[in-house]
Amino acid sequence: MTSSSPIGSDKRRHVVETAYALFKRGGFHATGIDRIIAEAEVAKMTMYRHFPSKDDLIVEVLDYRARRFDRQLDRLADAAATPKQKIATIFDWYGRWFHSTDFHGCLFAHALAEFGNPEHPVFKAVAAQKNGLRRRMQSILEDMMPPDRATGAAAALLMLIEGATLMAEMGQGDTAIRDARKAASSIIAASTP
Amino acid sequence: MTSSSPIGSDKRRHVVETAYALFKRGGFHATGIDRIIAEAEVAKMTMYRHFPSKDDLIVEVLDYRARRFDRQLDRLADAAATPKQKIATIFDWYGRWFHSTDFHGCLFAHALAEFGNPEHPVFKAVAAQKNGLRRRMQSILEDMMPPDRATGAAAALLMLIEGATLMAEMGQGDTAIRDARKAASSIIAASTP
DNA sequence: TAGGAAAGAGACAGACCTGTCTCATCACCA
DNA sequence: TGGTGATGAGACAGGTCTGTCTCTTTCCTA
Repeated sequence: MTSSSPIGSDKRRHVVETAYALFKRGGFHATGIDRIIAEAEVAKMTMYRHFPSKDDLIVEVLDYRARRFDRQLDRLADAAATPKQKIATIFDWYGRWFHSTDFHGCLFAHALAEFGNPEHPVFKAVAAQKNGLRRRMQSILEDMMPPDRATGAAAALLMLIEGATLMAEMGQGDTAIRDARKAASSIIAASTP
Repeated sequence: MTSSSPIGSDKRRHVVETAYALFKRGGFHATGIDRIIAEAEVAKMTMYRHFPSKDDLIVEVLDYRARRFDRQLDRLADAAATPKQKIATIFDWYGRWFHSTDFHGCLFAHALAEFGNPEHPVFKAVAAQKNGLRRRMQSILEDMMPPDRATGAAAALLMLIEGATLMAEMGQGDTAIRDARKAASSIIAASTP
């Protein structure tokens, strides 16, 4: 079996992580397979044995990133007491992310830009991640406001976050996260009975 | 001279418009020069005489799009009476855009995804467009609220709009523009004395 | 009507792309 | 110790990419 071999799994994971770093910096189409295997110090056939095509690798990279993101937000939410604090930890996460070295914007948004066809697996992976984040915020907001209001508020918060990420990509992350936080407060206040 | 010849100008504009349509659908790296000149029914040398490189063409396409966008918003703003109505016309424009056939998301956001280097001319063209829209909204908001509040509110509105555009790209344009509008009202209400 | 600029047509170079194939090597396990 | 599966290394095919070059044709204008 493939997944039972620890060496095989390590290689696979290493390729995914290397590809992630390269896609993040250079984009998907502009980053070639040759570049990825050179950086990962892996033979081309090793890569193609794990991933039948470049598109499969891209989807795997996105899934890998989405899982890591969810795990981090889960942990932050567990440490927060109130719904308001849980929402705040999400904005905290983004604020820290914007400051991190090697921040290059949202990989999912970039993937959407390069793979706009709704039938493409990459497109579906992006939609899944964004809807997941929206659902996460919606379920938190439902503890603070009526469900029908939570739906709209969660959508608004997601839009703010996505917009803030775009601003951060242009070097305006500090003011963006601050203004987004303030706006989120106004939106939540307006929906809280 | 180049610009004095009506035919020369027409060809140039035709290439830009064709490239715009193709970049919008297929992305920048994935759309080749050969494809553009075939679609525009123009000789390769004609294109390269007008645009020294593909990057130059991309910048020209972005500028062309930005100018058209500004012209349309100018006209809508002129027809609106109050600041609140002027802001509403911007959301109106986006709502209509989301419904338009051949909507493929924001070309500038896509360009940012593919050209993340801040020194690159494409990056600068994107930043110019986004800052232009932010300034436009800020100057409108300054007629409704103190200047320091208008700055943050304009940034928040821009983020909502960018986020809504992303959602529209994933087929959720209707609810996105509705929720964004509601959120914008809350933000403005919270900043209005 | 003659001169000159713009455009068409297509070959071409050189690089890069994805994906396939072969053969040698290594590690582990029965 | 022999077998088995994962990997390494790199050639290779077939296509596409950007950008250059040459030669011909068209069209406008002085």
